[in-house]
Amino acid sequence: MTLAPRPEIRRPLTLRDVSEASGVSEMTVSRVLRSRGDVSETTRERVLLAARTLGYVPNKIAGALASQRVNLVAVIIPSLSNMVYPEVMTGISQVLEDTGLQPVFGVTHYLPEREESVLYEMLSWRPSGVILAGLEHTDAARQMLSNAGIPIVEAMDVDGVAVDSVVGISHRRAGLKMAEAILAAGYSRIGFLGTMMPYDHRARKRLEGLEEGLAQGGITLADREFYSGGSALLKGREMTQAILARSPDLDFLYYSNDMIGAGGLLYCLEAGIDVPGRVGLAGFNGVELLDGLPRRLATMDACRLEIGRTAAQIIAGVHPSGLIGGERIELSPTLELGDTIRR
Amino acid sequence: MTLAPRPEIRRPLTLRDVSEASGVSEMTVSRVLRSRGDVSETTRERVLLAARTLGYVPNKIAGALASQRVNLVAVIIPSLSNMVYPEVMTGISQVLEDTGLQPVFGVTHYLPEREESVLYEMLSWRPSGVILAGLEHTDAARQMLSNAGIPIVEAMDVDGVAVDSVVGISHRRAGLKMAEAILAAGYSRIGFLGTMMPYDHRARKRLEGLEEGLAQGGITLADREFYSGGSALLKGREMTQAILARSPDLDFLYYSNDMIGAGGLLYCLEAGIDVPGRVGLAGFNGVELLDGLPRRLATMDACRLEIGRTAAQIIAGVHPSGLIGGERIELSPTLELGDTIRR
DNA sequence: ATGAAAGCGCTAACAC
DNA sequence: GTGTTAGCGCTTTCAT
Repeated sequence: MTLAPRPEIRRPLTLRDVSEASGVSEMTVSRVLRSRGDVSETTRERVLLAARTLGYVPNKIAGALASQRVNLVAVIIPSLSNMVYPEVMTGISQVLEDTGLQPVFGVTHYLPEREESVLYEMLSWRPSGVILAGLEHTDAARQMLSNAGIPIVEAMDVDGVAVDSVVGISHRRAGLKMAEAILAAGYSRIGFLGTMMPYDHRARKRLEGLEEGLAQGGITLADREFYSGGSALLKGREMTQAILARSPDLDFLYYSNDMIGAGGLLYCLEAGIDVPGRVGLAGFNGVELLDGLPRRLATMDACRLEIGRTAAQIIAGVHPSGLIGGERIELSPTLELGDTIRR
Repeated sequence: MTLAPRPEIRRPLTLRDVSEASGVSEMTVSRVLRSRGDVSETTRERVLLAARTLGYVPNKIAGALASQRVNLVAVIIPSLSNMVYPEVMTGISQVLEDTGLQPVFGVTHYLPEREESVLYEMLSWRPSGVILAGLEHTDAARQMLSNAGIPIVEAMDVDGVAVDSVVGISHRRAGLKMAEAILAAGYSRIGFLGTMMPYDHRARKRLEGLEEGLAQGGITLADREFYSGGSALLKGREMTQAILARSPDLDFLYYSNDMIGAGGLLYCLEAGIDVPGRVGLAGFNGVELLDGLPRRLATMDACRLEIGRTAAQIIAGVHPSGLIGGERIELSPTLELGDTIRR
């Protein structure tokens, strides 16, 4: 460890500094730096030169307070390790890039109270809009959202009541659709494998949809297995081994996400289990990872990128629908049978 | 699509509203809400009640301007899809949580100009510190960093000159160490597989370290293969097939990350190639995913969580070293031979 | 323990 | 095309 001198703490530069250095009024300097209003080319160049040589960085805090405008969009997601949310974030970033708005991300770790506090923290910066995952929030959070006076988009899930706008898929219907595909392929002893997270409402709704769909075929779920923490791929292997040991007559396994599904697939292949003849498999999300697996896991695309893009369009007020609030946009996930469901 | 009425846009509440509702001066209300200074229990409760019933959310913009203090830490990372950075972010969040500081994340997509603009944007919010990845920046970015007058931590890599503090591993040394392990295991025809990204300096340094280490054993790299975009797992398969077709005599493949390494491993296993007898494999990062693979890929832990935690400690001024700036902390990645290097 | 006044650095609105 | 004035909603400082 070296003891290099810490950079000297100078007073940060202000508009006034640029104004004095360039001999132009603060107001005109401000106009140049925001490219707003008419400024002669001469003054403009003088100002920019001064700003650049001084190394001036505008103070958005003061600017935001004065203009009552903040170019920030609060984006609140459950987790970063899920692979699902980074893609939603990418969609949001893509659209906002062209609008002068900037996303700011907060993570809740699937905890409602944490969502509430992150939301509070973010609202206190007076963002131009909020995008958050799901429709389930604490009462206080819901109240903050309704009172915020800015566009709110609840993303990912449409099964429930929205505060303002909502963009997503119906996870219930996704589960139902999967049940139909499973039954159509002739499977009848179905097991479900998922996360233990009580607040993963979307996984829960998929399970409910699945059971509803199976019930329509006169079938009930034969077994289920849950996990928490650790490497999802490894957990997928372990859970699959466990559930098959416990219920050897299962002929289909529905996983709450592709990662554990991939683990299950690898396990079955190694154990010499005939997939999809003896056992069928399906996951959920349509993650890119599946492309590299020995066999294509059946899955359902969660429309992550599209959801992110649409949410951002609504916040930015550039959604093709032209509507400005209270939108409900339901996307349709496509079922990909892959190589793990009998045809 | 329904046409629900958008929530009415009211003037956001201010301290004055709480003051009037509670009959307490703005100043005292402010003190209560920040729990600063002495306030009688009676007034305190009256204020809190009023604030809660109104649903008041403080305006941090005004607060920050007045107090000249912002509890934000700018965190600038290259990518979200890399799996590496989310873990660094987690480490940062863990530590900052206890300090009243809040991370704000920006993504550069490995583009220096984008890093510069994200940095500019973030500095204009006057954060309390900056954490960014790597030591390579544009001149303008470097100047902004030195002029910012706040603690700066460059994370991930220590091979170079830092602006202020630096926390990370030596990727050059990591490559070197891997070369030694490869040679010690008796491999001699080595191939490198990596990303095409010109700005992935850490992968580049690992490659340089590898070549240096091989040179010490009198060996030069036999072949190399690069990719960009797409599913890393799939690319790993494809590249492995391609490089082995082109250079069938290769007996070791060093991958610039675990994801493509995992793809390579899956390919070799399916192709019936004896690993690690006929061909040895190694990746880099020590990602959790490897735990679920059929065989344990050799890798090197990049100390991601620890790097994040340490960086945050420096920014928060709570690092055990007690130093306040200009720190240089080099962590030592551990080599895990797994099952893909001969012993 | 509480309040009054000043001002943080910028921009809206208006003059010139 | 450019300058002046008056705040934005808080917190600092100083009185009481």
